Amino acid sequence: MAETTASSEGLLFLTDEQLRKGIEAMFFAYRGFTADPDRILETMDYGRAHHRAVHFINRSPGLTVSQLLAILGVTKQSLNRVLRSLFEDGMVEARVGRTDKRERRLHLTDKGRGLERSLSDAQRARMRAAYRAAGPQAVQGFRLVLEAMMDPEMRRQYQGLKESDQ
Amino acid sequence: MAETTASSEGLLFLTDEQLRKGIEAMFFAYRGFTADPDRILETMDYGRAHHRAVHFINRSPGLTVSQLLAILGVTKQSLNRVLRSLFEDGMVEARVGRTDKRERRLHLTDKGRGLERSLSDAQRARMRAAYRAAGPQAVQGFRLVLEAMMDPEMRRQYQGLKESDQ
DNA sequence: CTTGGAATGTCAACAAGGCTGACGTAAATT
DNA sequence: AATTTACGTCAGCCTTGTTGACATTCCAAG
Repeated sequence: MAETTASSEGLLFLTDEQLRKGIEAMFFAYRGFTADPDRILETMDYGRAHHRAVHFINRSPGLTVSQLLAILGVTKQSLNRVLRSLFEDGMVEARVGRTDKRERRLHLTDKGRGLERSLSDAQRARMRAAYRAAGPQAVQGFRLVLEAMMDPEMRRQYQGLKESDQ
Repeated sequence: MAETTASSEGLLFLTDEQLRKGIEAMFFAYRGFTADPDRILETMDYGRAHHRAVHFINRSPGLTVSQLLAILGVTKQSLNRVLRSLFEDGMVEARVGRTDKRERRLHLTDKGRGLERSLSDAQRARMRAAYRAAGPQAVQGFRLVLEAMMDPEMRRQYQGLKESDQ
């Protein structure tokens, strides 16, 4: 199972056609990936940007605005618009940093956790179905390829999250 | 290697934490996935929407506007804005359908093929590096999970392309 | 203690790229 | 002849991204 003749079949997975299929798979799969939460979001007045913010605040409670900025890779003006509406709706609250009072530590409220849960339930359901259909071996490969595809900075963010929250 | 005790470890890859990591991997990887072509596109006056159009026209030369519409999943008004600029810049040309003269069959010009190549070279380079780093076994898993994640309609599009062009 | 810089918010203006709705035209179909 | 299909287009709206400029608060270093 692990033994493929490296000489004959070894590089066939690197043909342009194989790569192209991978590119298209990413494109179509990402559409599915966002479809379920998108449907929920549009019933409220929210978009994907809100989802991302809520996701990462839930993931790392107490993170600062600039940390979130770095994760999301957008400008502060853009993020601020999103955060403002989340504050107004009572989804997120900002607590002044204890040591550094300039910082605003972001936390979900109960209501915000409710939103996060409904969004991530929907997204996880699809992910779970896909994982189950593909099997554990495939899932490992999936993660490996995705990690290799990230920019180094993003990979650090990704792996940082891995450690911080378990 | 293929033998895991299905009772004890068999479902550990379906925990919420594992699913969450998969979700974040998709998010961060997609950023990397689009980063290289995005850099090229912004030097011209193009965006991702142009890239997608050019990609699929190259992939299936002679496809009609409505076929492209179905693949991209956007409105005709939105696609038209993009196509118009590609026509004006001489990247894409539309040929009236032979059997059905209402159809406009889309083709890349030489110039358009040049653009497509530069974009897909950049994107494939990253994909190739990721594939190589992860190995053929992982690539197979990657593709399996992504396919399972697609909406059924999208999967049909994806697999339709698979056959049409080899 | 002052000063520079970091963390944050905010206002204004703009662009890409989605969307809906409405309307027009030519060609195919019934 | 009437209807449907494929496509284009005008107008207007929204989200989410961008730049630039400016204010505040506070930490840290000289």
